[in-house]
Amino acid sequence: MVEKSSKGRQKIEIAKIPKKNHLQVTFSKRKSGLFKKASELCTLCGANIAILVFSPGGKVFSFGHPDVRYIVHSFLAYKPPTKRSGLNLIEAHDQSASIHKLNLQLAEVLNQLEAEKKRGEILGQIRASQAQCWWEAPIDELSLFELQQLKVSMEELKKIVVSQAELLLMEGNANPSTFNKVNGNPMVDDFEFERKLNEIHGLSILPHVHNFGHGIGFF
Amino acid sequence: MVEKSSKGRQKIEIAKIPKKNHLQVTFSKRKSGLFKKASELCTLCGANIAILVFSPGGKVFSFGHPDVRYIVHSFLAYKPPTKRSGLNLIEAHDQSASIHKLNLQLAEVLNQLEAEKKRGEILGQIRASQAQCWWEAPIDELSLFELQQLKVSMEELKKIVVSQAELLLMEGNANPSTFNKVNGNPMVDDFEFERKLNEIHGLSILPHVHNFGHGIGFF
DNA sequence: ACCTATTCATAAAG
DNA sequence: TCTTTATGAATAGGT
Repeated sequence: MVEKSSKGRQKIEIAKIPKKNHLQVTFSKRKSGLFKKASELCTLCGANIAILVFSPGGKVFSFGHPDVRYIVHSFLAYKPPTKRSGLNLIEAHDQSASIHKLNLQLAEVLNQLEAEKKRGEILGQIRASQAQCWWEAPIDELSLFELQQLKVSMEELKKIVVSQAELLLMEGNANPSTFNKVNGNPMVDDFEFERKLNEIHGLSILPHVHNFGHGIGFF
Repeated sequence: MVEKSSKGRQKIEIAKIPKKNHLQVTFSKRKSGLFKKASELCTLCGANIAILVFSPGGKVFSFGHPDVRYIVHSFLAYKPPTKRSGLNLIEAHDQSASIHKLNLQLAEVLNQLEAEKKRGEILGQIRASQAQCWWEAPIDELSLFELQQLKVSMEELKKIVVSQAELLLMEGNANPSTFNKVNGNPMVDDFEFERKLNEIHGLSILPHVHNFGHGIGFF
């Protein structure tokens, strides 16, 4: 009696795959499958789809039909088909007003943060003196620490946003440059492009990125 | 003899479905399948995925883990580590120091957030996320869980602000022809700006977008 | 929405 | 990574 050459597909639990090499294989296979499904959906139904994937290793993959950037920008620009008041349309072209709104919102959030800090201090006083390393701190102190970090960050960001907005308002935006031009390197992997390359070269070009633990390079 | 109750699944060609009602059914089914596949990939491999779908009828659907906006903004903020010419480097440099610091902080916070989430699961989810308007909640009732929620919300807001700062920079520097016209359709950047502000200010994300979220419900 | 026959996707092994 | 194989999963067509 001959042994089966394979056990075939086995049922798996949908939970994080522990073995790293196994995970890598599964990720690759399923990513391909996902993109294929998306591609079929586009063709069958005339839908427009973009898929953005950040791999656990921090690489970025994308699928887009007809084009990733087009879909993403359409998504960002998407307006629900409800009527819009004239006021909002007017405000859309007034960046100072927009920045002002942002400031108000930011102030509101920061006020809440202040309140939280006071409360967090009360919670933290229970064992505050023990904390030396924030990553080992108990959860309440950790949250407080991070809130403080976030407050600082957001204050810095506020300055950046405001100053940049002011600069833009003063200078206008009539200064075209090649800032976004990619020097032969795609901004991200595109499924079709990658697939074509695979057919031709049996290679896939992967973008080199910094790994921040979560693996996402922000700028 | 009894007739078969069904012909079962039939092979179909991957080409545009002519019958409109049939197309609608297929679109719905396959969209669900696609989102499920994406969800599984996220869970199995720890990937972060966003899917944006424009239906043939013009509706927008989205999937995102941990959150659509997070993925999209990360994608927009992502820059390939290609060397750019001196001009572009100089233009970007005045922001790079503070942005870099913020990136490091954000990465740390994200890592800690993951750890906390796991820890929180172990400790048990005391309450379900009922928070819809966290900033209006009385401070007295805020517990550790809400503190975490607030932190998450702050983090998300910060990310939006970061992306917005980046967009402002890009709007000032980018060649307009790169993004302002796609497939002959003009795209107005002011709309994006306004929409982002709506996200922050109104704190209701894509009010009319059908969202298949898989992550934390912000705000 | 549910059902079922069938195709498709993919886990495991080489 | 690519291929094979056996099986689990998705889904086309019908109700």
